[in-house]
Amino acid sequence: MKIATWNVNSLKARQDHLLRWLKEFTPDVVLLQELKGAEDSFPFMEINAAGYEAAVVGQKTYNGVAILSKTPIVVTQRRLPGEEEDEQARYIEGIVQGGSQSVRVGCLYLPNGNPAPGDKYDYKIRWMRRLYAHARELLKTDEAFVLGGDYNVIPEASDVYDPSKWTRDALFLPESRNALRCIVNLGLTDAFAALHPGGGRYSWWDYRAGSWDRDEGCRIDHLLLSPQAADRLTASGIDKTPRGWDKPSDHTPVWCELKCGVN
DNA sequence: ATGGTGGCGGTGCCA
Repeated sequence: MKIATWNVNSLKARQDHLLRWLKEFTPDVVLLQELKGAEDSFPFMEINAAGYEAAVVGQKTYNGVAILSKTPIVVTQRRLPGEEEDEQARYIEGIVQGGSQSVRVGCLYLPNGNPAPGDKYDYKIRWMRRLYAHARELLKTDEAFVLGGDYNVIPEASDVYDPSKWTRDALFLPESRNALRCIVNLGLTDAFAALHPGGGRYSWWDYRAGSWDRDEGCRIDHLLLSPQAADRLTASGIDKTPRGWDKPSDHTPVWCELKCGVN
């Protein structure tokens, strides 16, 4: 099964791109971020007509996440546990059927955190600690799961075109990178990095200053696999195609393929 | 160059 993550930067503005990409790439499961709309504005009819179920946590103007799946979705979380007063729509989790097995997928939109230092950066770090705690709970189940989304963290210097320009940015500060490393070190596998060492491959390019044309981006969208999911990993990649379309999102899809059979 | 672009919503905020 092909599982992808894509920050669409407004689903209303990107609906045509999404439907075109679903048709051309034929993913089984898609994790969407930055819908920028409430749940009642979600295009359920069009998504269903394209062959996908949808589970949505929406929010007016900001954030918003969704899981699309060709097979039914059993929603297990609509918020990231650990901070009840956090109303931002940044996490949804569910179980989908993949061949003979089921896979749990968590779709996350991790806070950007800029400017740092400040309240927004503190919120980002708290959110990452909550994600760490939740991942640790999920690992106790010994099941196949994927935590995917816009992590808003550049893991390594090789994952950004010019690290010296990012030293004070919340996406590249040591505390952010260390918090991501702690999550990975619980025993998760970065599906893209595991099969494509060396860096220099990006999932986001700034709209400004011709970043896309110069291929000056960074890799901030990740699919982290539990050991049981990593055992089934056969391929992964970054599909740059929709970033080249007219009026694109600033992000492009990152995907992985898990074989359906047993180990 | 203390800039630049895009989405939302109708002004600045957020990324």
